Amino acid sequence: MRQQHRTAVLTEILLAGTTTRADLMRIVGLSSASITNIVGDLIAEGVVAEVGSRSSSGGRPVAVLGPHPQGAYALGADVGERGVAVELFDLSMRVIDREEVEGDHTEPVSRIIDDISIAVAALRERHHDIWPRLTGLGLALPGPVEVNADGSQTLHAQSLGWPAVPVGHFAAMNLPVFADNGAKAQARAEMWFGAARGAEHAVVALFGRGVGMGTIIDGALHRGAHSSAGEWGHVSIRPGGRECRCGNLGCIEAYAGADAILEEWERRGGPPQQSSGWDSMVALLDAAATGDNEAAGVVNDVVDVIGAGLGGLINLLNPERVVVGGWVGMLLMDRCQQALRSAMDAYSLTRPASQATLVPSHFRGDAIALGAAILAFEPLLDGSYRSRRHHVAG
Amino acid sequence: MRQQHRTAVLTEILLAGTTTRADLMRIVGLSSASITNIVGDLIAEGVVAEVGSRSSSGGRPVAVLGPHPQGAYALGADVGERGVAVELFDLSMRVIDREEVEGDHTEPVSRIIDDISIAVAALRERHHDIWPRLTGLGLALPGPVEVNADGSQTLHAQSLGWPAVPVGHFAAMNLPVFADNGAKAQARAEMWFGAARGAEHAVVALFGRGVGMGTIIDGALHRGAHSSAGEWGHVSIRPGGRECRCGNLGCIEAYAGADAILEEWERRGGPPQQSSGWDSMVALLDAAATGDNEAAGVVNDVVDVIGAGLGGLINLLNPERVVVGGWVGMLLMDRCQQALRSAMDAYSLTRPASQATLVPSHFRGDAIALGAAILAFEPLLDGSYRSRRHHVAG
DNA sequence: GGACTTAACTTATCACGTGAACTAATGGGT
DNA sequence: ACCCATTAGTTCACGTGATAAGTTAAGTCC
Repeated sequence: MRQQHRTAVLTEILLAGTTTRADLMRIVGLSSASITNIVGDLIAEGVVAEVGSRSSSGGRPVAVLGPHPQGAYALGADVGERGVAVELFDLSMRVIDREEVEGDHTEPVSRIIDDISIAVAALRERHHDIWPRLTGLGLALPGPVEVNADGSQTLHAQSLGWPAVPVGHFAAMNLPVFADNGAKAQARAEMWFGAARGAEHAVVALFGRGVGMGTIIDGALHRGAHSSAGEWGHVSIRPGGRECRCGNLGCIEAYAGADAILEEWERRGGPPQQSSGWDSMVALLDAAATGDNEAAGVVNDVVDVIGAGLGGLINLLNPERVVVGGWVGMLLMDRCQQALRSAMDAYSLTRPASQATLVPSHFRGDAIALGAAILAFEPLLDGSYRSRRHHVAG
Repeated sequence: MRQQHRTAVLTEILLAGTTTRADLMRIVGLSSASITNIVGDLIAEGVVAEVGSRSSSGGRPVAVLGPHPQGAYALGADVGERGVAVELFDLSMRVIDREEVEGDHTEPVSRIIDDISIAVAALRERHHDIWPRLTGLGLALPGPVEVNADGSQTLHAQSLGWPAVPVGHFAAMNLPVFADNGAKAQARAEMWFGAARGAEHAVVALFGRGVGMGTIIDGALHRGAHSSAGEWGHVSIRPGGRECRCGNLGCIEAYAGADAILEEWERRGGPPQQSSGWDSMVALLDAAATGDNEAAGVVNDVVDVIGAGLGGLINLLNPERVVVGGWVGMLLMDRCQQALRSAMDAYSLTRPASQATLVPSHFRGDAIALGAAILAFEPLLDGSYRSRRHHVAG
């Protein structure tokens, strides 16, 4: 019972960055006495600290509370199709250090697992002093992560041609491992510290090489029965249309994925792809903006598909916010936000459309590793990490 | 705090129909002592009763608990496009009486409000003895019911050409009024007593003249930011396709709504529509089954559209169950369940598809009035009805 | 510097869930 | 027929934890 309130208080402190006891009282809905007790516990545990004070128009100054940055650490790993990036975060969610291993998704999974181990080992070498305070390793994986009946997790990245991999195999250095889909990881980051902050109902749509989504429903990330909800990229938007790497026809990803967009441009007479997808995409958008009819046609089609997809989500889910991210998504929001908004509105009912705001991701690059780290911090919230430590110690 | 447990216990008793204290202990997760206390309270309130006993292999017999049918009553109103049906339910969810008023959705809203009042008045006339134990009137309305900032509700049935109507205007006879969309009402009925029972994640898709949906997420009906989530009928499935009564092109309803299906058959050379849509639809399915190429083509197209729609929902939501209802839906599940299943699988990823079962609605007719009545019973669960009564009495 | 304000802590109390002991109700063995 | 084993359900003393009210802390303002 106390657990619930502890979780609520600590969540609010981490979420807000800085708070006061009075604010917690108001937001969590407990009496000042209880807040005092719970905050006292959290300070004793070392995860919360008084980080300053503000005068209060004639009275005792307010003690400002915040997470104690050195109270706990977590690793967040962005396991992408192009390599592994592992970042070390402190409890204030700042990146302390970072280790990258270039790779390729055509490699066997065992190689990727090795890459993670190498990166984690390098970080441990440099930060052995804080290692005992690590809550775990969060993994953002490039495919649906299912929860099995026994509570274990399995990665099913079929579209990459990988076999089903038990997440336990990623376990590195005896750290507790927590895994989730990359899109859900970024959605979690947006929900805690990004553009979806404070929204009870939001959609986080990500456009990169692949197309993914995270849905926030009643303030929590939606998982579905076997936690593979959110495979939006493979929802059919043009039945019988282009073939997708998932094998079906007409998926959103087959129209709004980076490769699909650039291939379509080439097919319509655009230049051959440049060294990086980013450069090509910028070239496409520049060409469209400067009156190139072919380029404009490609971009319009993409905007139309994305508008139809997002419009459908608005009708289905009635979100108050739609966050668009991923590197392609960010470029589109930079250059064509108005067109996207119009397309989205055209494909949805007036009222739910008017209730949703369309915003870009809050993070310049992506926030996948951050989202993975948040996942690894979550055991801290309900005290299960602390009690496990006690158990081990006793 | 007690409220939560009271709610859990009473919900389980109503849901199960009959239970025992031992079962409640197991399911709700409280000690036998607490179950005794809470059940004692509920019996004292008159909403729960010991309805029998079972011998227990050499020991004191188990007392079987169930809802006390006469403990409370509620009205459920199905406000459809063709009239109003108000049903009176007791706490065991049996229909005690029923009153219908034929109508037409081209009538002004005020007329419909009058029809509800007339039906409710007729029922009160016949059941004045139980009137004081009515928890309220649940309204299932033919359009999205939004919750306003002040907690009041407004009906926005734009597609019927109705203006926005405050739900308060439907208030009849000084009864507390609770409103929801018709599709959500039926979804609620399926969730409590129908085909979605026990499912934590389910989709209830309804096909009649219109196409609607209710989504069950984490065991609760999903509402969205302004509670107009679930407008699945107006999700675009064929961008740029047929015009829908909502004004957009290519909506699911424009392909899978009863009128759309029958018009398409006529367009392709089918016979002119018969007296009732039901008869025409049966004729269409019969013709398709007996080798009529035009009819089979129409049916195949409908199955394809519905499969694409449901497949998308499976990818997005990862439900464990998909319930298909509504009169058209029931006919299709009778005649073409296999085809529907195949279409759905074709339009979704293998894993989430294999995790979802496809089942018809549990109710022969529709269960909209039942769902509306459940809505009106809900204040009983958290004790807010009881405390209101006390307040009024004191 | 005393009156006043506001924050945060302490204390007495109360609500509620729990385990353990106890009562209730029945079947079966002798 | 009687009593004990068995299972169901209740009562009770206790512990946890939230709370309101009262207290102490740390300032501002006149």
